[in-house]
Amino acid sequence: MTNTKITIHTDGSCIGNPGKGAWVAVIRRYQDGVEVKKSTVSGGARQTTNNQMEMRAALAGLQKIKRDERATIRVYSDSQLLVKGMNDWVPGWQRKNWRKADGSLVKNRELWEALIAVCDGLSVQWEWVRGHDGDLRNEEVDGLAFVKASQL
Amino acid sequence: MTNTKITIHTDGSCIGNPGKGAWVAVIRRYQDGVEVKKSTVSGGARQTTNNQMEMRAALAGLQKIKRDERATIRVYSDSQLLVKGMNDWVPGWQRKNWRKADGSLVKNRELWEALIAVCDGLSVQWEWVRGHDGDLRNEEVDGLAFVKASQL
RNA sequence: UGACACCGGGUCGA
DNA sequence: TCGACCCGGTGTCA
Repeated sequence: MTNTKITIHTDGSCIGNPGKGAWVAVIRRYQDGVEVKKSTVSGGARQTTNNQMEMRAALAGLQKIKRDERATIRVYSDSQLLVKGMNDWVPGWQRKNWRKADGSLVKNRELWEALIAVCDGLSVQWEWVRGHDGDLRNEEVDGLAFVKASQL
Repeated sequence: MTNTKITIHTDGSCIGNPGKGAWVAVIRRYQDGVEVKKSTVSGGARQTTNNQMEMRAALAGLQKIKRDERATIRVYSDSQLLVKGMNDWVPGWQRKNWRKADGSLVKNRELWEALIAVCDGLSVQWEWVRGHDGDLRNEEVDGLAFVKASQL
């Protein structure tokens, strides 16, 4: 009986905001505590926002997971918007037809709905990590995303 | 009829930041294009910041000007904080009760207010010069300030 | 009002 | 290469 865990470290970068942006997700698979696989996905857009890139990073990372994956998947992001959105706010938004307290519409609804959909059937936990605070996995994706955005 | 101009070259230095720091201002008076007087003021503090020293340099330089001086006074600094602060940002800060766009308070408010006060009644123009870029007057005060800070 | 993130500019240093 | 002191902005939410 092996114990499998999956981690996805994500980050987005956006030069200009709005401007040219990139996202990166690094997926790691651990078996009984040892890393047995690591893969990276990335992408970008000419005209986007920092928050869209943060969300796309997580979306793309989760899309790489097989649909019948049973292991727990931990997604790490420094975006409180993303983590609190998925952990705390989504139910309220769905209940109120994607309207915020002030009556205006939640932004990037398509991305939120795609994230909800891609989690279906998986065991996903969302974890916030403070940016630029010494977390090496976060620094890695942060650096990769910035370089990628610069090169667009 | 003589044409009088005054220039003040200022710089601050801070070893450690925060740490021990010094400031220097060199005041020159020109009559019909020829330098007729040059004076230097300086000072320091045991525990301060680079920006406080940049501001104190300008403050001390302007305090040496007689209150009824009619000539135009040009203050040269390599600190964009100081020059843009005085040229562009002060009106907005006063309007918003010394709060920045993000809601937090502007730092070193006492020094900003002292600078505003010392300019009252004088004709002061603030000029930014890029640091370490060959401007001899700037290099002079830069060197003096560093030596002075070292000796504190 | 608060929080997080994404950028830009300048200076001071180690 | 690294960090600290300072400012400007936008993207987003409670």
